[in-house]
Amino acid sequence: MDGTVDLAPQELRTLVAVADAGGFSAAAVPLGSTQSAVSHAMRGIERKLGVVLFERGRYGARATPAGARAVAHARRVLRMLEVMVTETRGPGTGAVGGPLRIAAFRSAALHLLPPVLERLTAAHPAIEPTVHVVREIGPGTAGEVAQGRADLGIATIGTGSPIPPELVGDVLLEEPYALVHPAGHPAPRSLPLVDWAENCSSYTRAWWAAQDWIPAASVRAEDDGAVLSMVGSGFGMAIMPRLSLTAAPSSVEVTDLGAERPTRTVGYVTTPELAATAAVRALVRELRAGKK
Amino acid sequence: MDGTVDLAPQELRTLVAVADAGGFSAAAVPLGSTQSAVSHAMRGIERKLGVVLFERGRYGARATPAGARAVAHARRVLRMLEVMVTETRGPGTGAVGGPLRIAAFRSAALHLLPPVLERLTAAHPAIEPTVHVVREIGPGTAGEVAQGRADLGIATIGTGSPIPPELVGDVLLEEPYALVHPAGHPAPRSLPLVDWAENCSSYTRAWWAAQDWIPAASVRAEDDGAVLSMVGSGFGMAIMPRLSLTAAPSSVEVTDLGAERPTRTVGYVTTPELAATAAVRALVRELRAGKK
DNA sequence: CTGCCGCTATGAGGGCGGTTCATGGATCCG
DNA sequence: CGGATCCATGAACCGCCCTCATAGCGGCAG
Repeated sequence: MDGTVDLAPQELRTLVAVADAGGFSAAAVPLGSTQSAVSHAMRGIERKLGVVLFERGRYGARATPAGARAVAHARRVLRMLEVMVTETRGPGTGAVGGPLRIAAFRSAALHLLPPVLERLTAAHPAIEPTVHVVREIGPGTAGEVAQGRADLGIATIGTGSPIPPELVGDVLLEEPYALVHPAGHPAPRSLPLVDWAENCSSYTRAWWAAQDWIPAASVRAEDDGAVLSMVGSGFGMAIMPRLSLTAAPSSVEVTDLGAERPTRTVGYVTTPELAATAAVRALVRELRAGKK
Repeated sequence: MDGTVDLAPQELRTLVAVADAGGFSAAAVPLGSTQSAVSHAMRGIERKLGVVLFERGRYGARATPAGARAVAHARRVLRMLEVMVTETRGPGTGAVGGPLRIAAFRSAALHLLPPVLERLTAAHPAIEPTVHVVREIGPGTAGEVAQGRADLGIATIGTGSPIPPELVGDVLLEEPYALVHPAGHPAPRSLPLVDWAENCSSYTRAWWAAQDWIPAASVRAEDDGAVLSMVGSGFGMAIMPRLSLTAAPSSVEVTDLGAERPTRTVGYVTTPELAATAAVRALVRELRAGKK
C-alpha cells in the first residue's frame, strides 16, 4: 500500500499542535498558519499513514488511540531533530547546551532540584533548564515524559507506579515520612489528619494498619505546601515525606516515626532516546551526585 | 542566528547517503536523484546548521567530525520516523511488526540467534528480522548500533569494551572457553595454537599467564569457523568460547579447562530510542528467555 | 603544457506540494 | 430559523526542490 512514508517536520508540528489545541482552527494559530492548511495537512498525513488520527466534530478534534500514539512519537521525533541540531553544532566534548525540560512534582521542584540545577548550570552555562511542576497523580511526571512534553521527570517510584517499560530511569533516594504537628501542641494525636490528593496513600497505608490509633478526623488540602501551612496554623497534623518538610516553618514540629516509618522512593525517568543526549546525561550525573 | 531549523526527511536521507557513498555523485544513485540535487541539498543543510558537514575534494566527500555526528543522528531520526509509522498503524498491544535489524558477530549469528529468532517470529509473525554479521573488532556490533545501521547488536562485553555511555544494553550470558583439539590426538599440547583476529586475547591472557606450558607455535586463521575446521583437520589446537563450539564436528575433541577457565561475557546493545519500541523489546524478551 | 577525466559548484527554468482565499456543509443553540 | 463555530473542499498562488546544462577545479598521462 505504501513504500517509504515521509512525514515532514512541519507535518509533525501540525500533529502536535492539533493535539494540544484540541481543534484544527485553534491549532492554526500557534502554527502561524490557517485552518485550511491544517485540514489539508492532516488529510495528507492520514492518507500517508492509512489511519484516522483525529475524530472531528463540532467540538473540534480529538485524537483516536492511533492518533495519540502518533502525537507522542511526533513530539519525540521533533525533540530528536532539535537535539540533532544542537549536538551537531557543539563540538561533542566540552560544552553542552540547549533547552532541557524537566517535569517534577511540587516538593521535588522546590527542594530537590534547586541545588542540582545550581551545579548543572555552573558546569554547563549553555544549558537552559526549565522546570514544569506537575501533579504526581494519574500519569504524573512519567506521563509528561512519555508524551514527549518533558525530557526528564522526577517521579515517585514504587510497586504501584513502576518505571513504564517504554521509558528508562533509576532510583535517586528513598525518603522517610515523618509526623508533623503544631509546635508545642499538648495532644497532637487528637488533631485531624490533613491529607492531599497527590499523596499516594499506598505508601502509608501499611504503616497506619500497624498503629494502635487512628486520627480523629481527616481533612483534604490542595497540595503539600497547603498542608504544611495548615499544620503550622494549628489546624491539624500530617504524615509527610521529608522533601515536603524541607524549610518547614518553626511553628511546626517534626517527629520521627521510628524504625517502622513508611518511606517513599524518588527517582528520575527519561525517554530512552534522550538518555543518550549530552544535556540529559549531565543532569542525571548531577542528580546522582546529590544522592550521596 | 536561527530560529527553528527544519530538516526534512529527504535531507536526512541525503546526509546518510553521502556518508555511505563517500561522495555527492555516488550518493545521488541510491537516492534516485542527481548530483546537482545532492549538492544543492547539502548546501542548504549546511546553511541551516551553520556547520560544514563534509570536506569535498576530487576524491568525493568525507564527513567532518560535526558531519559524522549529524549522520549518526540522522540515521536514528529516520529510524524513529519509520518506527512512528509502524507503531501508529499497529494497535499498540498485540501484534508487533516491521523490520528489525540485528548486528551480531559470527558465532552468535550462527548459534545464539537462530532459536531466539525462531521463537520471536513464531510469537510475532509480522516482525521481519535481518541479521548482519559483523566482525567484533574495532567498533564492532556496538558501533553498528551507535551509527544507526542496526537496531540491536549482540556484543562481547568486558572491561576492555564496556557498553558505550550513549547506548543501553545488558549482559545475556557468560560463557567459558574450552580447549579444542583433533580427536584422538596423542599429544594435543604439542600442536600449534590456532588463533583468529576477532578473538580478543584479553579474555584468555590471564589464564595463559597461570599455565605452566605455552603452545609450540601460533597460527592465525580468518574466523572461528576456519579455526574449527583447521583443528578438525589436525592442524592444531585452539582455545575457543563455547558458542563457537556448538555443532563442532566429531573430528574434534573438546576438553573443559577446569575451574580457572577463562570466560567471556556476551550481551546485547541497542540505541536508547529503540529500546522503547515494541519490536526491540520483544527481541530482548526472547534473548533473555534463552538466558536461563 | 595541454587535453582529458573524475569530482563539486552554480545558475536558470519547471513541476509539485503546501498555503491561502473563498466557499460549502454539518451541527448545535437560542 | 438565523447565527455561530466547527471542518472540508476546490482553485489559484507561491516557493521550494529538483533537473538540465555548464562552469570551475585539481590531478594525471602523454
